[in-house]
Amino acid sequence: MSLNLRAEVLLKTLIERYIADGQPVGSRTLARQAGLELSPATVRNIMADLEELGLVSSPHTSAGRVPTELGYRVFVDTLLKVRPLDSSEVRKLKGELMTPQDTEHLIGSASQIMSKISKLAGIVMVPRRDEKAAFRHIDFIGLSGQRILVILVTDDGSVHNRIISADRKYSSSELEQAANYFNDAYAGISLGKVKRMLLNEIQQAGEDMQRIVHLAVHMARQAIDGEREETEDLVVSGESNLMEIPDLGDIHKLRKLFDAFNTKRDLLHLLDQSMRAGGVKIFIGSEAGYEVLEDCSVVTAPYSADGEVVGTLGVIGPTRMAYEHVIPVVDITARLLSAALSLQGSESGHLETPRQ
Amino acid sequence: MSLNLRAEVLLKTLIERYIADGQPVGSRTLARQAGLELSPATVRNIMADLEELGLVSSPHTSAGRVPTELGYRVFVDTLLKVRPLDSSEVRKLKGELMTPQDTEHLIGSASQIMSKISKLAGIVMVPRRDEKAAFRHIDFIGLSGQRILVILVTDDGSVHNRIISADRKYSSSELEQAANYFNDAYAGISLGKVKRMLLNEIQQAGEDMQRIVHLAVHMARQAIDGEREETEDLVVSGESNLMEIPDLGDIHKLRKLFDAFNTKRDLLHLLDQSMRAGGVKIFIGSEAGYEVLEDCSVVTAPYSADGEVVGTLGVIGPTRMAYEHVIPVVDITARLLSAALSLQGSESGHLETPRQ
DNA sequence: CTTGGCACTCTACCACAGGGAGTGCTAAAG
DNA sequence: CTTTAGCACTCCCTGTGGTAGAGTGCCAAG
Repeated sequence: MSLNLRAEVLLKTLIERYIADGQPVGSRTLARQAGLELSPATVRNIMADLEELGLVSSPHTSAGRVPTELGYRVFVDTLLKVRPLDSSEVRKLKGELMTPQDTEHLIGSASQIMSKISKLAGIVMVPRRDEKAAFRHIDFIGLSGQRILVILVTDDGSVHNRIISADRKYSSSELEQAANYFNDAYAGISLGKVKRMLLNEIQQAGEDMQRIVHLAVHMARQAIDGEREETEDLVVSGESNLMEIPDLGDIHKLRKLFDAFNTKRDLLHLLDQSMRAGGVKIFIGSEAGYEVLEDCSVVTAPYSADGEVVGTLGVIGPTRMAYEHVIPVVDITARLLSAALSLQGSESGHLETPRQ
Repeated sequence: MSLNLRAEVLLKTLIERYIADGQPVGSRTLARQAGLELSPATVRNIMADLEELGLVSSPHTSAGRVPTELGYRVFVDTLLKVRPLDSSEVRKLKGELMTPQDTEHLIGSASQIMSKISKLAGIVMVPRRDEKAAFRHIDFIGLSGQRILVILVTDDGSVHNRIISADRKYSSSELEQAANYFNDAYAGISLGKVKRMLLNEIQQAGEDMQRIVHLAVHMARQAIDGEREETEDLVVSGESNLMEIPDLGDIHKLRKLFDAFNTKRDLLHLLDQSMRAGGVKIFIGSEAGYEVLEDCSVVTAPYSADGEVVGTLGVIGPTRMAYEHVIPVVDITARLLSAALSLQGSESGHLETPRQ
């Protein structure tokens, strides 16, 4: 697919124009707008070529042209110049994300600020550091019956709690001993390693290990195993912004989209994909492979903590979105969030200086 | 406002009919439907009376009549017979709410199950038992710098955590001692009381109390004080159901409603109002006093834990909702949630047998 | 007080025409 | 060979008028 310069310029201005006001663009307008000294007729010829290439299409015979998904694709890949963010917006972002707060609030803020600036929906996957985060502290607290509340604290200051059922009722001193054993034995070791160590310990020692150790090991295992699911989560904000967008007018489709926000599964899967690739990634319309995202684009970027990618965030909006604005917002938010998360870890003095 | 029997029957069937299919109902239909042996002409006369009383109105000269808010009001207050729930639905409710789970999941389930059964939006206020719940356990965990993670466990098994800043860095043994002191001194006392005791302790002892105690008291105070805000929360589910409802067709109004779901403030305030009154309460349209709830009705009921009202839950839908179905759903959900919450407490053996 | 009859009103639907926007094609000009 | 002007054509959008249907209000008779 080789386009000469002229065709590129025209495609670019067509898409910019269409993004700006959502109307099919005609040859007359385009000829005036593009800055090239061309007559509408010439433009029409070129448009016919672009249409043949599948980059634009016309809704009906006598409307102008609108970009196709493919058109958007080459636009964002080769034509688009992202404009740097307003300094006022950068300030807003920094103000929101650089104030110290715990991880949970941090990702909430990131999601909100993206949606506020882009006037679209912001999504942030909660960090997946299960395996990486170091074990810090565990607590067993007896509840009613045989239920035991397990509180697990990892080194990044996040707290996970989970109720498990024991085989019998334990006294609080038993529980305390168990916790002490565990805290002494495993402090500072990554959860992944702890998990493997626990498995070993269970297999090797069998039934004859010391009572308390036995208890501790089993309860901790349940708690750590349970973590995975809870971590698979997603924070969405500004969904309602999407209701104002005429492109997504069909209320039924919109409803399906909102359901997807609640179900989260598909979106998580999508975000997962873009975790591997570094930098901003863009899914346009059906490219994402999910029917609900028809007419939608998703701009994502991975973010990291301590140099390790732990999640992705992004913005969801109509295919006809202001990419040149949304892209830097997502990009910078990812960087700032990475910095904020790394800060949390590094300050505690057991890690190298933060990157980025 | 005295209506004779005939007028009542007509109003009732009119509203039922209107709720069923959303069309203004005319005199002909009404005369046939009502079961009274009346001609359309007579019905028209009566409708004129009802219109004068402000119970019904017609959208235009030659449409049938629709109920006004006032009409709905007398309908739910005096005309409506709630029909008992389907046993299959009761089973579903019980299945969802009677499986043991922690408070957070419980209220999530309650909200979801209400929205699923009513096909509307379910809302549940998180329980406000700050002051009532008994203190169970506290933990101080040092994070980076001078930040300390405080984990607070109350007797109902809920865990609250909060990061506070200390005046200097403390060693983990100092923190442990502080926690031990606190756990020993305050176990089993209600948070409200603990808070008052802490205030006292700070005032009386001044600077000369023991270092560790001083530390513990100050940190705990910050943590407990912070609780209030976090507790002011609301779980909404099934919002997207409302998008399918033609009555709320105006996408702008719908958007405002969704924003209200996210802001939560107004809704919380509304739920707060109905906390006092026992039993199911219904707000119709503008009665609630919030513009966003125009064309909406809210059916609420308070729920309790251990015989004490701790929150409210309910369903939000269009004014034209199937009240006779929604009301029992809300009612029963409130009862079941109360039972489930009380169960949690009572099992732990330090409370009397549960009511209800 | 109830009822049938009747004129009236208003909406929703359809068909239709005219204006506007934009295209594709063709033929002439560069 | 590319660009341009001209022109016929297509399609949407809007406004208009006409009609059928539903339902009302009123009146006079039962």
